[in-house]
Amino acid sequence: MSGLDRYSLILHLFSEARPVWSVTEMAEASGAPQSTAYRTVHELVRQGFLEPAADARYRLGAAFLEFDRLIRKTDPYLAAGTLLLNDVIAQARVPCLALLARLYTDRVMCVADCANAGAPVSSYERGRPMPLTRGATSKVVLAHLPARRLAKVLETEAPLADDMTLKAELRAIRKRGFCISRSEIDKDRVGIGAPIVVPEAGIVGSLSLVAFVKDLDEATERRLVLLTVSSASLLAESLLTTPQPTS
Amino acid sequence: MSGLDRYSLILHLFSEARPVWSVTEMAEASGAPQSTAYRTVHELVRQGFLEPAADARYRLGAAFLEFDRLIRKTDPYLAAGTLLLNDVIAQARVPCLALLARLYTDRVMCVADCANAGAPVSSYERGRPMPLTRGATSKVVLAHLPARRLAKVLETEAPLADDMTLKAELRAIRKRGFCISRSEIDKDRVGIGAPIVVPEAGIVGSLSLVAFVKDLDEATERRLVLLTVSSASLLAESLLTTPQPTS
DNA sequence: TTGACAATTCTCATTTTTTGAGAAAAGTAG
DNA sequence: CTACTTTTCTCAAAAAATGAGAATTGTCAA
Repeated sequence: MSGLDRYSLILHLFSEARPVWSVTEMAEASGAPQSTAYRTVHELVRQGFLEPAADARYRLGAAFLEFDRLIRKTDPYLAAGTLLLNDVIAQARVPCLALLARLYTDRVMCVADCANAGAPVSSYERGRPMPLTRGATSKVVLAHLPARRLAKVLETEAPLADDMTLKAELRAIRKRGFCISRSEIDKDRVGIGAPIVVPEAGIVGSLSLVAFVKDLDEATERRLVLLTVSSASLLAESLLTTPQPTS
Repeated sequence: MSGLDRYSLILHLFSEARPVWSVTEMAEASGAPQSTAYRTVHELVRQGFLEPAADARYRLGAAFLEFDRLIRKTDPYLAAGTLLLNDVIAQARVPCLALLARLYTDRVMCVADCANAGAPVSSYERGRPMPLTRGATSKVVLAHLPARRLAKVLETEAPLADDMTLKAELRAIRKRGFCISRSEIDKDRVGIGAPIVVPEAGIVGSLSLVAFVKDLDEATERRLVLLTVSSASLLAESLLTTPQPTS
């Protein structure tokens, strides 16, 4: 094992199911001897990536809160997007969840979320990677990727059942300018996604709404599509005029 | 340079003032040659700690969002505390900001924040380290630290003007069970802090309110102190009864 | 206090990785 | 295609990680 991987391996042991680890457990799980594990953990603690918890165990440390805050504070996409999500759910006038997502190397990641009263409970929230090829949020992102980049992103995915179907679907989405998915991830939910593409800022992302099928008659759906699409392009434009140096 | 420090050094170049860096800039700033810098950045990108941005520059990556989410999801202190903060500001009935903080090794860090309408604008928010020896939030934490741990924490601080004064103050706070600070960090603000101490979970933290001096007559202040103290002990108790294995 | 007992750090010869200058390659814009 | 920038690659020398066990520190209960 070498370089960063050594540390990354340890950090990735921590999960929802198992958020605290003793050094002995980490040593076993990572296949390293105790003394090495102690040394590695010590370094991670010194840098704030791990933190001693009770009973000689460790949990993830404060460094992640700090870096996360830094991202929240410095990313114009996030700053503008977070404000926008509030407006969007206020104007939706049906129970729904608004998500801001973005392509990070090879995954579509949710970077902000906002819900109004009665919104569908969802596991999608800031910091969750989205399924790459399912749901409006992701598809609308894939649809607006240059061919070369798309191919690279899809490499990481398990070979697709029908690559051509997806390609055609993405072409259709690009043409229409938005994507609607029905019960594609969660049953009885509709996802409406619109692209946010700002090459100048190196950003390809999406803004999407998740609502209940039962709340959407045809007129409402049309209204929400319009809301989503116009909000997304509003955000894209505002990023163009934002004084960059930044992400 | 060795081990984690090499990576940590690069990551800590990223700041509010300068959130994107080219490899050449990182090389210069860290004193490493280009080829080394490229290698290091490559590793950080591979693990998601950095992310290519426009113009051959880099920004902080998605890994921080993911680990931050993991912490939010798995830390019972945070989970219970975040809910509680909502109740607290609702019951405050004056414009104010509620903060949940915790001692992380050698810093008091804000881990959750919640504001009601008209609340003081503050730079304190999730992910911000608090000044160690000023303000109710921090003092109330220090006051409830075992002597040995306190000494260790204060080591990192620049030598204090008057160590004895602080010690006496902390003794007084411990006796009273809460701390009020007036215009100690921001002018015309009052901070009210109450300790949250759960040795079984390895947690020493605080719950605090920040309000405007002008909004607080004597009765209101007494009410808010009571609210803060009782909410804090409620949280401490709920953590005792929570099924641990966790932080 | 004192004595278990567990957790953590230290030591050091050996093995493995990192380093860095320059060359080569890949990517981009004109 | 061409010039340019960015990025990766190469390899011998230098530096750091490794790991078994010893030494130390910390904890808790009598």
